[in-house]
Amino acid sequence: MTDKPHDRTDESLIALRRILRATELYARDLAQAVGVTPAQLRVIQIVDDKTSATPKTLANQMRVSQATITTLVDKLVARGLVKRVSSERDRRQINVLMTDLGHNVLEKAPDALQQRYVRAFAGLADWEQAQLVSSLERVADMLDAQNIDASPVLATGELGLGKKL
Amino acid sequence: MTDKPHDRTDESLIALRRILRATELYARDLAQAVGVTPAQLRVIQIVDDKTSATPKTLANQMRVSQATITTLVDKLVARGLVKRVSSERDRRQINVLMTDLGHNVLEKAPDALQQRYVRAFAGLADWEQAQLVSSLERVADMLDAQNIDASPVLATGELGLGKKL
DNA sequence: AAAGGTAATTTGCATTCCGAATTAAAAAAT
DNA sequence: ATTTTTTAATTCGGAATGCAAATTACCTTT
Repeated sequence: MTDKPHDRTDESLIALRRILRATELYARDLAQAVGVTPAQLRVIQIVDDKTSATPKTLANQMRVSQATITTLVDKLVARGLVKRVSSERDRRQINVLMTDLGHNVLEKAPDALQQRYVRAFAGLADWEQAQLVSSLERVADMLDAQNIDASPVLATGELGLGKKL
Repeated sequence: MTDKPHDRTDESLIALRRILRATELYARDLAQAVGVTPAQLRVIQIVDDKTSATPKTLANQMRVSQATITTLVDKLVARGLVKRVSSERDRRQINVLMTDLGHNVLEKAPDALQQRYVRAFAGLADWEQAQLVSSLERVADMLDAQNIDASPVLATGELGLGKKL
């Protein structure tokens, strides 16, 4: 630590990786608490957030293939957490909806990140919060910048196009 | 969006998730470029970083079981990227080392996060860098805080204890 | 020397993921 | 109107990740 200057770039990367790892671990714990796998949890979080989603949409948001979504939804259906309803307008489409059971399960286990993070964040002074947000957004912009094509959907939602460059 | 204040907590969470997602995608692309899977890439990154690592250490760092490490190392050995050398001091232990081929492969594809991030970071003003580091570290601390047991090793290394709470 | 602990592996199994082929339905083209 | 093309979802086969439990080999304690 004294021989190597350990510059700011390194420090920021280390912090970033700490964030990534912590988040990953939380996601795992949470999924386990809910009784589903992390991938399955992502599915029901998205479905719940949008009240309904097609496999196509889910595949885009999660950046996995439709085939993968099919198997994930299969499992969730088997567990009674979601149900499939075919669309009226376009009978090729299937809408995935939460069941009552699914809702209950999700409500008991709110978003891991939120849960832990929110409390700490709320305890910060106003100017600290502002600084944090601006820094995080700057980092996010920096990372996004170079792969516009791969930034279609995130967190809270909003479906992108998945355009190839 | 107007009815809900969309407070700073939300904004920071969204930015965080953007960071997480971007990173995940980079890791995937990078691994593919190197010709290994993401999990395999993590292994050789750690091994390369420390010049040698036991399966036990790897399991702790990656937070997976030793059994999983065994299969990952098997694949990497099969591809000629790493080799196993049993320890002299304790013959139960095995040291995983990079091969020359492994080094070459890794050198051609430096860390994804670095690659993209470093350039942008370097372009920031000094005070911006400082602020960013401090903000990131604060976030990391906030996330780590509540699960001390699960923050043994991160990014650049340093092995923790994995103590159960 | 016996008992207990530790490091790595093997075995068997579930999950996630994909590409390619398939089925069904809608849209476009002729 | 009918053929062709595209799109949505699924099925199939296969690879990778991951674990728990059992196993083997080797320390460490007693």
